[in-house]
Amino acid sequence: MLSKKTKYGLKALIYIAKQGGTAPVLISDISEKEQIPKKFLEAILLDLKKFGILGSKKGKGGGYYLMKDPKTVSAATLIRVLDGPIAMLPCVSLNYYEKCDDCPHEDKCSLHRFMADVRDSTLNILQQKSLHDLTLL
Amino acid sequence: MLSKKTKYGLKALIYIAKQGGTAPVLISDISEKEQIPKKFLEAILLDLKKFGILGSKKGKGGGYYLMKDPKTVSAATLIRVLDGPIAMLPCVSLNYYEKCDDCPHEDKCSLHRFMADVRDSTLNILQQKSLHDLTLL
DNA sequence: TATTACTCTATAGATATTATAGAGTAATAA
DNA sequence: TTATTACTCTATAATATCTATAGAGTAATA
Repeated sequence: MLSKKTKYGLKALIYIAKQGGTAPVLISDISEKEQIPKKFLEAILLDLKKFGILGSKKGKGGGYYLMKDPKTVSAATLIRVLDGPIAMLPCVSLNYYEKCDDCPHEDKCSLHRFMADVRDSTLNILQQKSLHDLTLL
Repeated sequence: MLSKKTKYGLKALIYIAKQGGTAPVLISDISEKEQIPKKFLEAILLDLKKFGILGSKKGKGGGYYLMKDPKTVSAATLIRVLDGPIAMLPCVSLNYYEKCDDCPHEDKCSLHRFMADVRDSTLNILQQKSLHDLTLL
């Protein structure tokens, strides 16, 4: 299951993308419309900025805006940034790989091979959809 | 990501299934061969028994054995029992559904519809593979 | 220069995860 | 019958993660 942070983050991104323009969107605006605790949202947006997905502008007329064309940002990227690994096991994660302590030969581990298939199938759909697609759904 | 409990549980089930026969398998045997903390494993197997997947026999010559034909138990079922929901959001879970507090109309929620697609795709592969298939991989 | 709005650090309650200890009970085989 | 084996149950606890809030600070703008 995705964390609430991830769910909030995705909803916020979709909200910002739906505003379409380059005009900054207020945290408090997103917070109210999407029912997200404001302080929690601040932390999440800050995170998204750190990863180069959002930009911000301070002062009157400020807020958060997209740094990239929503058509070029995949759901997979967003979930990785917000939630972490997409794979079900560390030993089949492409971006957060970790070897199992046990399991000397990954190639001979039934679970490893199966979970690699699951990962590919999940990734397939998560990479196809862009942030822009999500605003249309 | 799957919890260690789930990973351990799956490994134990595959181990038991690989023994093939109806002869009970010792906890300590599984624990050693699969490098799973014994006490933790006990709790997991007890859980699997509660859900009717495993049976047990006490006393000398006892241990755990499969209650079902491994060809009839899907990976989806096992992950649900061990780990919980397969869906990424409660509002798209078939077995553990929960309505979002916010979000008055699920049909109009972009995230809801997208995550339903992801769920179907994941479920598709998890339901195809049986415990028996996992022993062959 | 007042106001707005993002930034940063600290904190904390709740929950879940992982793991261990030990007493208890049931079944078996000799 | 009895010793042994092996599962059963309850309690405990150290971590870790998640979720959320508070408040002081800083930068930009009108």
